[in-house]
Amino acid sequence: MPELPEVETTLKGIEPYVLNQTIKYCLVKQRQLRWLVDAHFPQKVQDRKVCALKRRGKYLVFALEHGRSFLIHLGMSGSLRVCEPGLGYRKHDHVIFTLNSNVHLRFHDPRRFGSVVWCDCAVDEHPLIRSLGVEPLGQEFHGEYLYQRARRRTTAIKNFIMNARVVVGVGNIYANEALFMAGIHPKRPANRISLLRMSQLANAIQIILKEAIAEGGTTLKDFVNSKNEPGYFSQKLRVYGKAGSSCQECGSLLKFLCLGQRSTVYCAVCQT
DNA sequence: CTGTTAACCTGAGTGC
DNA sequence: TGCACTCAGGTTAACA
Repeated sequence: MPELPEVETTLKGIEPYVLNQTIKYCLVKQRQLRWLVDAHFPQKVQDRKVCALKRRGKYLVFALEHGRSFLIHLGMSGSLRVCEPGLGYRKHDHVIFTLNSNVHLRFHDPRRFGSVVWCDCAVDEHPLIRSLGVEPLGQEFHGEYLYQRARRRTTAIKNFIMNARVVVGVGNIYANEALFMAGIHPKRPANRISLLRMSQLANAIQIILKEAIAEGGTTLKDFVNSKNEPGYFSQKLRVYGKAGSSCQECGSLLKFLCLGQRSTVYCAVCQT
């Protein structure tokens, strides 16, 4: 579920409950996530106050007192919920934080592609963070940046913009949507796109992501308390999951292909 | 260095 | 009901 807008929605949802709270207790029910959870993770976070909550790419960064921090990544199926301690655990509640305010923050992740990682160094130096590319909504992300990074890169543009070493946070749904908006064929080699079209692509990525954030993401509108209510952006999808139906611009049938093992939908007329 | 593929997991949905 | 199969929002390691 989580691409950048979903992670941002999660952050905003849990922030009021987590910020400036001390972690009273931490319970790890399942260590085997994407990375094995540090055996001493609970004692490392215990009695530490959460001073700041940030996002870097799709990682949530919990900054603690004394310059320490930990990371949570939601993977494909992860979510974070705030609830009363008395509420029964669900099957895939893997890590539970009891806060000073006596509420629970629970990390739930059926597929266990997510991660909960203690960070022993400065966050920016951490191996999972160090080599990440620019933030798509930041100042450094623009057509010129994409164009320069794409020199001598023959890989398909869709793979290129989904590469977190280039730009973070662009997952499969929004890559499909942005390429449609920019009128670029997903398989076009990255080094065969003009500066002008790269600028259109950078703009499209920013527009799509901002729109999705404003709508609370595509999935799970309310990450904090709830039920799996769809984010309203799902109603605005133009191509993702719509192979075989007609293009809203030209009416021809949207096509499907597999690119980098990910489903790809595009309009063969509008996208070249 | 670049590019591609397999792998990590569970659950929902489909067809027989 | 049950079984076999496909697919799903991510990322890295290991290869050529």
